Formats: sequence, structure tokens, C-alpha cells
Amino acid sequence: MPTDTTPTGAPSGARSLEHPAREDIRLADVLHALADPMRLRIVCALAAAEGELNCADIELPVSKSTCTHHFRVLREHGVIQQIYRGTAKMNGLRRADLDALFPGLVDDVLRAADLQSRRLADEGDA
Amino acid sequence: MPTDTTPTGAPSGARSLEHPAREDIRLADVLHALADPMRLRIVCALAAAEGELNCADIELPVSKSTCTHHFRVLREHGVIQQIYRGTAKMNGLRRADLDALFPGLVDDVLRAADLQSRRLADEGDA
DNA sequence: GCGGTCATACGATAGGCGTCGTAGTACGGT
DNA sequence: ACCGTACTACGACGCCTATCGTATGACCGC
Repeated sequence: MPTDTTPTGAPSGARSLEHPAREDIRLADVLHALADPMRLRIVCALAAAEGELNCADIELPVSKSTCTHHFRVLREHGVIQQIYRGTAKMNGLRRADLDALFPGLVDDVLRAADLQSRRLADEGDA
Repeated sequence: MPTDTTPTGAPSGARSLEHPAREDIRLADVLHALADPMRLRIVCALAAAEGELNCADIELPVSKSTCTHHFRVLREHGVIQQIYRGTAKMNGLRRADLDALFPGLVDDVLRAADLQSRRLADEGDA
């Protein structure tokens, strides 16, 4: 409703996202973030892409709002980093930070997720 | 109220606990079980003991009921196994199953938990 | 048998979380 | 300048969960 779109001196062009510092990342938080199937899928996709991925590039069987929610959880728990690139928001795994804090954990989780999906697929096809 | 303590043919001496089969253990469930600080503590203690531990041998800053609850969550998600030994209930990590399903994961989580606790302790003492 | 101890079950409570829809905001292209 | 697109914010709903206290059941030693 306000006629001006720049209220109270807020920088309109600087859409910045809050990320926890490396030392503030907690194991329980990371595990919690990874414990949701949707988020696990996101993380796997991100790891497979090895680079930046648009939010919409990851197809999920949930609504847009829910998708945003999951991305935020991952970001606030230190699992991913997000930056704005034009209208899109690019996402990337914080591998360096996670590997430094919890060596090998991310790799093992990703491998475990892959193993399990294959196992379940085999069961289904058999 | 019933005068007999063996109602409807239920085996009174066979207090058996339900455990998921190895192939029914899901990664998301395990991560979820591990994502709670209390449960993480329990698992660490169990791993450190390398054997069986009485429920009461693990000191937790929660009530007895809550403790039982956490143990049950761990058991139902396939992280630990529990057997009755007299009045006590012995708990043990299901390392073989977990390592077979998710190689290296448990070790890394335990190592990560240890690393983090040291890191936090250092911060506190400094 | 009796009582003590360990653990459970059950109910209650408060908070968190996953999900959605709608309305709103930022940016890029025409 | 306008519109469409991409994402967000907010409120709502229902479910799950972490916590507790109390009452109950199972076992062991006497």
C-alpha cells in the first residue's frame, strides 16, 4: 500500500539470505535437516549437480510453498547456501564447511541414500 | 483386578520387543532417530560401551518416561536392539545391520559428534 | 508370598513441523 | 511502463513428538 517501494532505507536490490557461520552448524541440526525425504532428495540432486541449481530445477511432489520451506530449513541449518541470481535463486551444497566439520558424513549419507534407493527399486522390480 | 496374572494366554515370561528387520530400516528414519540430542547421546554412550548397557546406566537430564520413549524410538527405527535380562533391559547398537545398509555412516556420525563436543568444550573453556 | 526395583503404559500438554493456499514482492523482458 | 515469472511471507490445519507424572506390570531376593 505505501506508494514508495523502498521503506525505511532497506536496500531493495540487496536480497541477501542469512546463513549460519561454519562454527555455528550443529550436527543434530544437519541430521534433522537430512532426515526428511524431501530434503534428502534435494540434497542428493544438489550433490549430483555439483554446481548451482535453480529452486525450480528440482522436481518435488509438493507445492511451491513447501518447497521454499524445505530449502529454507536446509539453508538455516547450514546444509546449503543460496544466492539470488536475477529472479532465480541458486542453491548449492556447503560441502567444504560440512566436510570440515563432519568429515565423511555427507559423502556417506549420499552414498547411503543412493544404495537405499537402488535397493528399494530392486525390490519393486523383482 | 483379575486373580490370575496370565490373561488370555499371553506369555507372561516372554517379554519380547519388536525390532524392524534389517531390510526395513530406512535412512530417513535412522537420521531422524539420530537427529535428537538426547538420542545422539544415548547412541554415543552405547557405542563407547561397545557392549550391552542397562537403560539406567546412561544418565540423561530427562525423566524416566522420556528416557524410555527415546529408547523405543531408537529401537523402532532400527538403531538399537533391546533385550530383557531379568528386570533390566540391555541395549546395544545394531552396528552390523547399520554398517551393512549404510557403510561408514554410523562411524562418521559418532566421530562427528565427538569432534563437535570437543569443539564446543574448547569454546567454552577458552 | 512380599516388597523393592526397573522399566512400561497411558494420558496430558505444549511446541514443532510438513503441508497447503493466497497474497505479495523482486527482477527481467517486451 | 507493463506483464509474466520466480520466489517469499503469512496464516491455517493436522500430525507428530518431546516432555512429564502417575499408575501398572515384570522380575529378583528375602
